[in-house]
Amino acid sequence: MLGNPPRDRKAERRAGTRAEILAAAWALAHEQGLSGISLRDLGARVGMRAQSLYSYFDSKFAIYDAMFAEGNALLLERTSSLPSPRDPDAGLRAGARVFFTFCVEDPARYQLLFQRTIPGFEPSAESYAIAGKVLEAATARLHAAGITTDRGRDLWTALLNGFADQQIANDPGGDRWGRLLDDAIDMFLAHLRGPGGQY
Amino acid sequence: MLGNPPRDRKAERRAGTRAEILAAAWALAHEQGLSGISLRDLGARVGMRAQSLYSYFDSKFAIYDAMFAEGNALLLERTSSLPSPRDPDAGLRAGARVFFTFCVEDPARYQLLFQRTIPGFEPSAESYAIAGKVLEAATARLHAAGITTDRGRDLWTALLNGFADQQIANDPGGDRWGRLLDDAIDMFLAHLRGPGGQY
DNA sequence: GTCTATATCCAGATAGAC
DNA sequence: GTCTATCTGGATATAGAC
Repeated sequence: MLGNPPRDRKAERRAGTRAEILAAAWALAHEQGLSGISLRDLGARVGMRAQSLYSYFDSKFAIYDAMFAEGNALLLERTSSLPSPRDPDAGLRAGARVFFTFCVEDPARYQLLFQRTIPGFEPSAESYAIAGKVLEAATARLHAAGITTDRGRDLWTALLNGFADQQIANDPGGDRWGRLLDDAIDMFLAHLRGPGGQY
Repeated sequence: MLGNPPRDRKAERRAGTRAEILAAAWALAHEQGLSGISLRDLGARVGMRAQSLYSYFDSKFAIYDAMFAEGNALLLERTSSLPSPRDPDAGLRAGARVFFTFCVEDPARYQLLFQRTIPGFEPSAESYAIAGKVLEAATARLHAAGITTDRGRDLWTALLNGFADQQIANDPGGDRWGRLLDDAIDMFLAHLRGPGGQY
């Protein structure tokens, strides 16, 4: 087949190594905490000296930034691959459950994406854009369920965030808040559709 | 007046210096972030070399621990000095507002007390006991309002925590979630007292 | 692309003189 | 109780040989 795009083996190998470095960085974050990642250790994981990592990433923050983008891309993929059910409430519930599970299954990732406690680190505009799409998707599910105000969205995010936070902080590995989530969504929906609503 | 307890001037001065060090540590936390505190800088703030701080605290973590205790003690003081109103719902609301304000007014403190992202740091049992009393007081206010189940308490803490978290992360210095708090409490109370309740 | 070597700087903590 | 001096170890990052 003439006309096949030529494969750039060099670029492929480079991308592969970058992915390998990121995977090792996640593993380190799980074991030592997010701020416990050192370039020494990270290099050792992939069989390099710390200095050689600079061939793949410009700085340590660039690695955090790639992790931030990767995490958000995964969340976006999970939420957008959800089926669109007839019942918009069911869609809302499914999205909430996906988000909650995503947060709880990896506290280090949760810290990087949502708590942002690394001094000096700010995600790049490109990475941040992915996070924006995640929020867009959530807003769309809220709209489908008839919740269109800023107040409604802010209440929703506070609720979900609070659940994830408490589960991670006070019952890691457990289900103490997870099993209350559906009930909390009932509460939320009833309130927003109830009388005297300001929504 | 015979029988006055003798003042221990040495101990007083020591306690004063400890307090001064803690105040400087808070100031540094505000400026550089919680994990940005270094003993060098901290010593410089109080006119000492870093090494001299070891006369007052056993380690850097001991300083964090004292800050943790101090923060919780302040929160406990604020919540227990609230008047006990006739209306238990009003008490609940007042407690929530105090908590929310406390969190939002000092993000570094919020991080130390509630997010616990400093690698390796665990509060001592004594410090942790103060935090326990804060939770006890909140539980008592919930009981007074007729909410006695674990589920109710867990839903309450998730809600409050989520509000504080969102306010700090997404609208620092603003009031975007603060002005929704009362409405959220309405939602919470209506749900817990509503029909088909599991509480 | 990876290495050695190095620069630069910082951290927390200890010993011992005064 | 504070100091000087020092220990030990860590960090991120750069230069240049191969």
